[in-house]
Amino acid sequence: MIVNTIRPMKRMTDPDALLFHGAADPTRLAILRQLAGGDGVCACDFTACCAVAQPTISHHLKVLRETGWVRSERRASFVWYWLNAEAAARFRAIAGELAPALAPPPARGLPVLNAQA
Amino acid sequence: MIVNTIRPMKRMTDPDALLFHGAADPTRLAILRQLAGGDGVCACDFTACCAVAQPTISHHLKVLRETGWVRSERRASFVWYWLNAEAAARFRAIAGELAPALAPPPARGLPVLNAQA
DNA sequence: GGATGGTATTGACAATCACCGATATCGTCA
DNA sequence: TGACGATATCGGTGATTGTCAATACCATCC
Repeated sequence: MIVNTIRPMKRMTDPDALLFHGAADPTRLAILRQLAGGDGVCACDFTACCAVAQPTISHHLKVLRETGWVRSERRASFVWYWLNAEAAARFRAIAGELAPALAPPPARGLPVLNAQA
Repeated sequence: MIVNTIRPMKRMTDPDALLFHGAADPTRLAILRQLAGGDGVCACDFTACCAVAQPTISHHLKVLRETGWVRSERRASFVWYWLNAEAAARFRAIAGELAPALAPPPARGLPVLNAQA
C-alpha cells in the first residue's frame, strides 16, 4: 500500500503544478497579462485591472512571487513587479512538452496493462 | 463600486484561468504528461502513475474533461482518454503570449498612474 | 441470468483558497 | 517629528478542493 491512512498531505509537490496554480486564477492571470505587456509595472497600477480590493491584489502578488512567476523591487514608496523570465520560459517548455505533435486521432489498440478485455 | 458586499462569486470567469486550473494539480499534470506521450491511454493505466485510489483518478479525469484538457471514448469495458488538441494549442498560445521576448531588465521610470513619487 | 471487472458517482471530511476590513509597516515630504 | 500615501500582514469567513470508502453503473464472459 502506498497511501497510508493519515492522508499524507502530498499536495503541490510538483513545481510545475505549482507554476500552473499560480496562473489558475482570473485575477492573477490578468496581472500576468499586464506584466507581459511591458518592462515592469508598479503595484499601484494593478488595482485598475481587477475589481478586487487592495489587500487582495497584494495577496495575489504574493502568490505569484511564491510560485516563481514574478519578481519585485522597491523603489521609493512604490514596488515594481516584472515577469520572471525563467518562469515564462519554463511555461513555454511545458507547453511544448504537452503538445508535441498535436496528434488528433485516438488509438485503436488495447490497454497497455490489464489487457485481457 | 464594482464589488458589492455579497461576495459575488465571480471565480473562474476566465476560460484560460480554467484551463490552468485543470493542470494545477500534481496528479492531473502526471495524467496530462502520460497522455502527451502516446496516442491515447486507457483509464486503467493511470492508477500506476499516481499513488491515489481509483475514485480519485476518476475525479481528476472528470476535472480534465470539464476544463477541456482531455476527451474520452468508451471501448468495450474500457474508457480511453487522449489530449484535446485544441486545449494544448490554446496553452501554447498563452505561453507565447506571456513570454513575448523574455525581456529581463526592469524598467527605470515612474508609475503610469499616480506618478508623483 | 449471474458473476466479474472496469469506471463513475455519492457522501463525508480536512485542507486550502479567495476575499475583505482593520491594522501594521515603510518611505517620503512638510 | 508628524502626517500621508503605498504596500503588506493579520484575522476571519464562506466556498472550493483533494481524498477515500462505499456503492452504483456498464459491458463482457460463463
